[in-house]
Amino acid sequence: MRVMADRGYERASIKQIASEAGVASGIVHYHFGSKQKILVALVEELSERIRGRYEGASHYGSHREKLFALLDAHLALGEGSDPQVVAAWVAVGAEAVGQPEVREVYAQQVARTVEALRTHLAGWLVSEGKDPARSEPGAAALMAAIEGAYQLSAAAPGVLPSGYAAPSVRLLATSLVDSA
Amino acid sequence: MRVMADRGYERASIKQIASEAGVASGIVHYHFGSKQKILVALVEELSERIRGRYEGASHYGSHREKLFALLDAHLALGEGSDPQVVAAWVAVGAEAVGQPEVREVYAQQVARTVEALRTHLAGWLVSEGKDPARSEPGAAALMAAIEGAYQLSAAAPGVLPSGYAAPSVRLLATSLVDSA
Amino acid sequence: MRVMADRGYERASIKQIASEAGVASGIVHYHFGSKQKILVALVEELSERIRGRYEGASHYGSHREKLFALLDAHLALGEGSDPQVVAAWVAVGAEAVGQPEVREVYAQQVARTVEALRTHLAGWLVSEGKDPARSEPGAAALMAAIEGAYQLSAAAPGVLPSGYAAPSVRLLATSLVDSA
Amino acid sequence: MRVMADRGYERASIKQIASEAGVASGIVHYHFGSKQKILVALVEELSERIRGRYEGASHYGSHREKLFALLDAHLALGEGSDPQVVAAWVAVGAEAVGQPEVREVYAQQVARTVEALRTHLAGWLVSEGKDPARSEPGAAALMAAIEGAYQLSAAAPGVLPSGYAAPSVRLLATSLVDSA
DNA sequence: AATGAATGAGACTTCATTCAT
DNA sequence: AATGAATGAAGTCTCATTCAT
Repeated sequence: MRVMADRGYERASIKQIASEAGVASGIVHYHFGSKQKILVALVEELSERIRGRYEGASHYGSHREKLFALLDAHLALGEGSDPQVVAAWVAVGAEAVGQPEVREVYAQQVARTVEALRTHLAGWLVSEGKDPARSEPGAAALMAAIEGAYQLSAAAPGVLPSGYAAPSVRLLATSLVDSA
Repeated sequence: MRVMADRGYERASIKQIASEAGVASGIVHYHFGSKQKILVALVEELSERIRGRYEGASHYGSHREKLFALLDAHLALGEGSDPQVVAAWVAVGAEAVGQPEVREVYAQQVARTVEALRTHLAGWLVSEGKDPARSEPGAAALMAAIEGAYQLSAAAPGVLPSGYAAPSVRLLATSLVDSA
Repeated sequence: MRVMADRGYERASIKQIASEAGVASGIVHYHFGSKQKILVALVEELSERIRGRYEGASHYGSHREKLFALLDAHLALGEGSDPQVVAAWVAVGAEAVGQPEVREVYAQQVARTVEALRTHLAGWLVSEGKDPARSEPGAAALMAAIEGAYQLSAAAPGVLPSGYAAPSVRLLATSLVDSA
Repeated sequence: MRVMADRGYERASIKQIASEAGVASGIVHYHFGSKQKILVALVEELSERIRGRYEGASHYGSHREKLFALLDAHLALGEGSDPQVVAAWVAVGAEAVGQPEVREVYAQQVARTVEALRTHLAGWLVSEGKDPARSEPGAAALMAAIEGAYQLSAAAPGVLPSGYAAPSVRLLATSLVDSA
């Protein structure tokens, strides 16, 4: 993760990964089989971490609170956040474009997140006595905003003020519900 | 653009690019100087195209209409849209993470777009007699949603229904203004 | 033998050999010391097998019958024959070209066979009241025909009809004696 | 050819081949595409050379003389012969066992030679007023003897006296005709 | 006697870049 | 302006061998 976050997938060499891990290069192939499988393992590891952060904070509360916890799990730059996770996730997303094996696991994680967003958004709307119809396009838009925030923080740092991502996307969610 | 959209920056070889253009590989270096400069030229070309689509449709109308025109210029899957532009832009964004020269031009284009988004969002809010304070986080969120929609359409096709991007983001914009 | 027959010496990995034997890779080195020594042991094993087939069938009879038994031990595709022995022997012969240690044991087996061929051919000639002078070039030619039949059956299967080897070489031997 | 004759296919590295040719390693792939294609090109080159030697000496004469010319083209150690051609051909034959692409071109050359052997052997038999029935097994046996002579001269030098191959195989041919 | 993780050299291959023509 | 052969570094991957357990 460290090497791929720093240099991207293609420029991350097996030798660098091995040296970062303090082992010889051969053992990396011994355990992973190929460079691509390292990437797939990384997607799973990152998915796990994000899920871990979310589940650590969301077993209780209203749908609104759960939605915010989910957004924060992805975006908050506060405690527990790691810019290398973000950069690594962006590298994963870039490779998912061209590598079907990566795309599959990447898309799975995205689908899981969209579904969670939709559920909590719908629950929130209903709890406010509103029509949950927009939970679907809303969840799609929030998902895009999350991925885009990752992308921009890694590829255009400084254009958006750091720390803006979480509050901005919270604002989107709140607006979606309030204006329904 | 075609080769980089299909294969990403690193996997796009000069030879493929030359062959796609119907010339020999040597002449590519003669004109561009290095592979990286091809990428920089591509960012400029893509920025130009997006700007072209927007300007072709937005010289008149209210701030609301201009904002929608801007969003559609980026996202609409209708007439004039090109999935290869999207894939190429995603490839550019991925390289911007690790290559300062690319990051610079990429960030410029992002900054220009954010500024346009902010202007039209603020104008719309004011025209509705509302406080333009949220135009800044709102523009940031819309920018993120646009980039994220690109990313998801290229890297997780099928997870979000195709054609969702433009209406979803329009919904965000409308919500932002309505709930202000 | 199975792995080297299938893949040749260089492409046969210790791991494959171990896995075919149902053990872990380390133990192969523990017992053989090096990959080359596996090959040397294989030459000896194969020599043993051929000798075994010959000796199982040749303790009696005329020189003519003994010569035929020897040719059949090498070539007959009938009972007791094994195409993997043939392929393995061809792999051994290929490595003998470049590896002195292998060449030595390979050449020993060849020399033994040539000597047996010469003895029986000479005996046959004498028993027919003919000059044994041609037993030497004749044995050389028969030896070459045997090795060549191995080679062709492994490397150009289908070019010569299967089952041709033994009768063809018998024909050679008979011609050599008849025309003397 | 020189490198593969000396070290065999697997141990012949692209770098050695390039260095023997006085060029950098990259250009070898530029022209051949892969290591295997070098081998295929080598088979064709060797076939050409053998055919060249035969055709240079065989446009006239009786079937007997043509058969001898063909055998000499393969086996004679005299003028025009090259031990490296022999060693290279043995390396080719070894790889033909496991590589279908090589096997194909190798088998073609073998089939061509067998056919030529059969034709001349049959012609000779007929010209002597004899039954050409044995031309088929005879040609097979002569082909095997030729391949085997190559194999033995490369892998067990010294076991058969050098210079024996051609006379021995001529003796076989003569015996086949005389005893018919 | 046996395991299997670990090493590190070396293989093939790709490719940006150069340059004579 | 254009070609394409040539270079050489760097990459992924394989594998014989070693060794702690």
